[in-house]
Amino acid sequence: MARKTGSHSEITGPRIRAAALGLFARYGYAAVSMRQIAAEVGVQAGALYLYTPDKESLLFDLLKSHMDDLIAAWDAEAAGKAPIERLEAFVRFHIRFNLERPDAVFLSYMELRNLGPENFAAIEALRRDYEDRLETILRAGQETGAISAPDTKLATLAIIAMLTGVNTWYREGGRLSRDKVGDIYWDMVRKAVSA
Amino acid sequence: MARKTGSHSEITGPRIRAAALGLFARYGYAAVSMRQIAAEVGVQAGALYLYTPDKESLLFDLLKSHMDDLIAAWDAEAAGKAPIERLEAFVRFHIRFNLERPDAVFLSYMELRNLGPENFAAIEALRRDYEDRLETILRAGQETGAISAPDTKLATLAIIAMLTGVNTWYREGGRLSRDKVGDIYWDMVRKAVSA
DNA sequence: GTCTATAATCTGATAGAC
DNA sequence: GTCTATCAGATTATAGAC
Repeated sequence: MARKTGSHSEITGPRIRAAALGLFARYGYAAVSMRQIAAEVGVQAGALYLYTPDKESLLFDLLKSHMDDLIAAWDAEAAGKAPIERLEAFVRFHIRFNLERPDAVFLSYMELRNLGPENFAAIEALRRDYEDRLETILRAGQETGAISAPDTKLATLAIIAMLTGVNTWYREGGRLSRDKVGDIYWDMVRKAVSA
Repeated sequence: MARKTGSHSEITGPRIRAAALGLFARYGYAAVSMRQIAAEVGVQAGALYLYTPDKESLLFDLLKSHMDDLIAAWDAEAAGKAPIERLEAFVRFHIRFNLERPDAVFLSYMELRNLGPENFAAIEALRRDYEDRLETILRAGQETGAISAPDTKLATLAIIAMLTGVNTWYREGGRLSRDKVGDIYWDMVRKAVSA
């Protein structure tokens, strides 16, 4: 039977991160107290410090994991694709991946300012890594003549901003399925950088 | 000569709003204390409550003013334009207007969750009003055949997300002038919804 | 209109019992 | 590994002097 106290290190750690992710996304990092996180997990505040040295490290772990997952998932997806197919794959991947983890995406855009300089730089570097993957696709397409963009760096940022924007309005069970949203955005992106 | 105390209601109010805008944008609404705002203005914390009933109202005033300014400025700009010119005008206007007030734009996207339900609904209604102005342009263009979008509502949201994204990377004195950024984004938007 | 002082509460983090 | 108790300081907002 369930014990009130005991050893749960393998499940408490993930539960703390899950609770922090949800609370930070809903109320904002600064507005959420360690006591609130502890209450959601069902432990006392002091117990959190067995799993994280401080509150900022908890935020950093969430943001770092998200960026690592994002890049690894895209690299796995791109590996099987011919270069010519990669732009469409990127559009559909980015929308799908982000819609599956709205809290983490929200945090990654909103709470960077709560990181210290080194942690901030680490996340920014990962974000640039991801952006570079899209820019590489656009440059390659421009060399074959399939793509025409007046500025590949700006096109990269414009496309990512446009795709990430889906998270601000998409609601499950709404007018459009995720696949249909992918179709519509792919149509707009394809035309935006067409030759 | 300057007095240490006295009557300054006409200048203290705007200075409080300006200080709050800058601090909220830099550190986040929840992370900024009324004492910090008061210190920046040069008054004591208690004096702030002569100008705002509470902290949330201060945030709401900033967001409401921004949305009112945005809509009024666009309506004034659109008034002199033929329908066929309005999409390009909108693209250039949105980029220019947002780059002129990055703090207010940042707040409008990041701190909505700190508003109570009624205040939140009021800002959301204004945001929809603004979006509707772009969607009206797209619909009109589609009727004349100048524009082709698979879904005008999604095209509206995609364009606004793409344009607002400029604020996240644009730096004064960088590689590109504001006008040049407007040129490049207009090229992409024009093609994205081209027939 | 601004000040000082204060109420009542919350904060992140630590120490030590079990 | 989790608990309780605690430190030292912060928080929003108000009361009343000037």
